[in-house]
Amino acid sequence: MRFYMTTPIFYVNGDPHIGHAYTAIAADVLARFKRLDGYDVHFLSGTDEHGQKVEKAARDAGMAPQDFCDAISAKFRDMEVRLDVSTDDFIRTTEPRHVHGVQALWRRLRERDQIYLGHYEGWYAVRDEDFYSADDVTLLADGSRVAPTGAPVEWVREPNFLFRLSRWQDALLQHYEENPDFVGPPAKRNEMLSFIRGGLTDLSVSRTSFKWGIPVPDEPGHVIYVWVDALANYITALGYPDLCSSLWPRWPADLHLVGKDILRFHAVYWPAFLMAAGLPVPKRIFGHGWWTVEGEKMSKSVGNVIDPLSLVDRFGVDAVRFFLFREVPFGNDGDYSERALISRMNTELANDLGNLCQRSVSLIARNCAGVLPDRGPLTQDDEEMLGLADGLIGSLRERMDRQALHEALEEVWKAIRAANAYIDRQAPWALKKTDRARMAAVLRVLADVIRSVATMLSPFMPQSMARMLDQVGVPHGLRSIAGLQTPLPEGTLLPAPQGVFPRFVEEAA
RNA sequence: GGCGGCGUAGCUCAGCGGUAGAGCAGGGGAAUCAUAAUCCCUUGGUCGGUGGUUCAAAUCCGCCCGCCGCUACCA
Repeated sequence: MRFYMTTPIFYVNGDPHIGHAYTAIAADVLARFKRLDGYDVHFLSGTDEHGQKVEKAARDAGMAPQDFCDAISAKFRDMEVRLDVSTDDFIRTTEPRHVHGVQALWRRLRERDQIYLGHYEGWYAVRDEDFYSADDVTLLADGSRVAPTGAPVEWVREPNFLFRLSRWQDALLQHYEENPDFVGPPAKRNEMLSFIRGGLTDLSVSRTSFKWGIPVPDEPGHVIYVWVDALANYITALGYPDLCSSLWPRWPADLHLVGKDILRFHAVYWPAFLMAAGLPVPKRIFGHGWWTVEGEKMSKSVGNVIDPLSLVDRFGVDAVRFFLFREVPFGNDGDYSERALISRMNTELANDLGNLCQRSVSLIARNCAGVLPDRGPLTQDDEEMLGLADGLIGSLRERMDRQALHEALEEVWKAIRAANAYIDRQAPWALKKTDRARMAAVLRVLADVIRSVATMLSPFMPQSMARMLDQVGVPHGLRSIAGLQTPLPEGTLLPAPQGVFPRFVEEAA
């Protein structure tokens, strides 16, 4: 069972912010879940380093483009490392393997008459690296013109190679029809469909106005348009055009995870490029939402851009990872606020989960000499509690396959709340005076439930859940979904209880 | 302008034809194993408005209002 999934490659015109962290962590949670479930996962991330904006940013920074890219790309890689994002490969579009692959893809498209030489003129925004129709351009009072995105535009006329996107309209519609899960969430799929139905025009795929890009083969002066370059990373990282490479059998990708702003490129242009090249298209593309900060749109000018690393320094990596998917339905936009984050940490991590583990493990330490008790005869209450924990496996699989990360967490939390109710009902602290055998049996049920919960949560919070699994004595070889079928060894000596999620107390100002 | 989504308890949302639900917040109680954590009970909504279909409508249909997304055009 193979699973190939990707993050977008991040554009290196600025430092990483919480939006990048969100995509990367979401992809990581999904990748880790698939690994936990026994899949042979290949998880790709990377940086997108070409284009006029980068060329300009480098010039502004007084650096050579490549040096500039090296510096920013390193920041993205560092961010992923610090966020425990477990990529298997990190591709940069300035790497020879990518440049070579993109040129091969270009040649193939030309050979198949999918690209032709024409010319393009129109309002061009350097910042967006995109052309806009005259209708979309607004004339400002000072005589300058801007795109709907607010980016300044200039009139540009240049010879261009065009991709015959218009030819692929019907094939795309058919593909959407035959693959209802091709794009998620469903609302976004509808938007993509209506965009395609609205008619596709050929797409400009080269530029002559700047140099920082992959040269069009045999056409001096032309550089390959950013999206052909960028999207191709998903196959060049697998060795394209070498279809005998060891990684190539992983194509097509099982999942491209992207932000909603670049969904169209992935859900329309990319499949069209692939079809035109005679290659299979990805199985699924999911577009997630955006974060606002304390109710406001994040922007450099407002100065409210959240640096994920400072968040991690303050709250810890797992609390941040948890918050991002617990707070907001994945696919919707969300709002970050410090209060909400602290509230989730204290209410759900410390009180509900951390305290459940702590109270259970402490009772075992004190009353069972720190040895994991054996199962006793199961009462109906025990059966129901254990059944709820076991049911997590199927229910999370289904939800993770829909990228419903928030629903997955809610399912786990139902089990955690049920476990807190169970321990109160059974009151092992009272049983210790009346029926020590029953007390031990109850504590074993709790340990098993905590084991299930911690296992299922480990893709979300790898470090904390590893510590929690230590607390209930789960051997490393059993830390997987398959491993849950094997009972914990009898007589396991548990380590001294140690809190996993301390309450977060704000420092006095 | 077209297509689509949303509007349900103070907050975030689930329900999508059969007498209004969850979490958080608020109130009361229990317990004291535990990170003053937990558990139980509870206050609270004319389900945006309005017509209609139906024995029965948050739930289906029409219209209106308000947000939002995608897209187009006039100019």
